[in-house]
Amino acid sequence: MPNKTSLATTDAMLQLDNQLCFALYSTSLAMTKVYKPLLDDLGLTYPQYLAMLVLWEQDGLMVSELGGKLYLDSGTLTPLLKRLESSGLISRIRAVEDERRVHITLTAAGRKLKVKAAKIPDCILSASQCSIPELVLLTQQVQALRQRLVA
Amino acid sequence: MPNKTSLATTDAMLQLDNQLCFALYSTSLAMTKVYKPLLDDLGLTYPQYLAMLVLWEQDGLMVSELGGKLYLDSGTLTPLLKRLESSGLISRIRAVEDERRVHITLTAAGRKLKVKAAKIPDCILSASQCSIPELVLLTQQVQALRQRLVA
DNA sequence: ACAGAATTAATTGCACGCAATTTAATTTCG
DNA sequence: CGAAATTAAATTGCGTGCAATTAATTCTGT
Repeated sequence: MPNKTSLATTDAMLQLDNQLCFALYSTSLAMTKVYKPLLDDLGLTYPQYLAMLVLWEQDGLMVSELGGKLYLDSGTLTPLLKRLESSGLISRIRAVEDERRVHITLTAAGRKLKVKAAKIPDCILSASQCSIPELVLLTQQVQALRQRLVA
Repeated sequence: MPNKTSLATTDAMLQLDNQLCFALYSTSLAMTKVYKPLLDDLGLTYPQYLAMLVLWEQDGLMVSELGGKLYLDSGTLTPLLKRLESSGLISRIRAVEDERRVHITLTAAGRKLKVKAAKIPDCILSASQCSIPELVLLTQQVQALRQRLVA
């Protein structure tokens, strides 16, 4: 039978507020809610915005390359990209040299949307009430954790 | 017309890898994937596990109290709690003194599951490859960010 | 050349999240 | 007291995430 100490330890380990996983989960959802009104103006959801961010950096990626950068698979991306296509922001073009592949290309409207999106990071920065160095450090720490988790 | 510097700044601001939001989002999803095999053993999804964590700390909460702790609303919780109920882990009991309220109470099976769940935090700790003080600090920083975002 | 393995996207099914609305019960206030 | 406002949970509809499967194409080894 466990003694008082191990019971207390178990409880402490299970305490919701102590758990990094819940902190990440709830903060990520809170972040999405901060983005919501800004992205509504662009007609994008948050995952769609992430896909556009990647494409604004590097156009013409395959679905699997996009998925590699976003840590998402085709089951998530295919319907998401179809919605971006029907919004007129991207084209999905099957490669002639390898017809298994689908390349995602920005339309003129998709490229133009980057101008409107350029205002967003500042809004998020001010909502987060953090200094830039603080944000950079926290981002690096969270990214480092991610790398250890996917390994 | 923007000069070279402002263009570079805009690009840097939009760079996916620089964005804390994406770091939180992708790391939270990565964390959920680490939990997956552990939670499969308990027959729980990750959000269901979070709800059980709260109830193991404090039984008999109303739906809205549970939602306050998890930052989730009844639109998410009602179907989730119905699944926990049909799994036999909780009971949903409408309060007699105020029939708008539904109190969530653990069943014997629900309380018993805490014993199996007690192994999980250690598994997550080792998967995260972090020292305890490092985890505690990171958790506090992320929680602090969440508080600023929901304010 | 060609059968089998591997790769890429798409599809299917389930469980979230959440905005918006609805339903039902309680409280407030004139 | 009783109508209006408020509150709590449920419902509806849409867009993810993701495991598992399928379909189509390409590669590989003999």
